[in-house]
Amino acid sequence: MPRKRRASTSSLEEYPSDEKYMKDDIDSRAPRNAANARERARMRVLSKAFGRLKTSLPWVPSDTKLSKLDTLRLASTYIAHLRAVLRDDGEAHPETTKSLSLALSWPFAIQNNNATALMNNSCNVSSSTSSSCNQYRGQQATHDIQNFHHSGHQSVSTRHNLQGGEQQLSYF
DNA sequence: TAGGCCATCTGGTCCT
DNA sequence: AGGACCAGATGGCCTA
Repeated sequence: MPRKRRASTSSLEEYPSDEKYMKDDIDSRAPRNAANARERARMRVLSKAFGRLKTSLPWVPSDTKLSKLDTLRLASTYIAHLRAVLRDDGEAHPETTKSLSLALSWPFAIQNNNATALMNNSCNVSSSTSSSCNQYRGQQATHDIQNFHHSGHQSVSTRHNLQGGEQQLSYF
């Protein structure tokens, strides 16, 4: 839903209400209004791009509310994770190292009600990709986002109400 | 009610 | 010259 926007204080309110001046004002503002429209369209494209980026992130259900900053941070962390996976792919014992890498480098920690565990189910060990598994689980979850600001750094976490109880994923 | 997030407006600068 | 891009300012909406 488009937000209401204040009338520009620098133009409309300062001009006399006479029709001629109004017309002149409208005419003189036409280029500025056109520029505003282009800017709105540009920002809409940007917002859509953020939306698409969010949907490409595993562990982030499509209905999750993420700020643009959070989206960028999660995407950056996810890219780092993928790089680590690719790096480990070429090493001597790919099966064991990959599993270890997934468990250790994955940016999101799953937190049960009382304890924290990294990738504490079959996803991190037996599934071919953590992403597909994560997305599947994400679709089944209801969630909300919490931002925590403390000690000069930030973490973002998403709570999931899964069938077996509430879990939480977060990045730092 | 304060703070975070966002959409919008605006003027300046860069690019084609 | 006109459009794209950018950053600052502003105000509305939402949540803790």
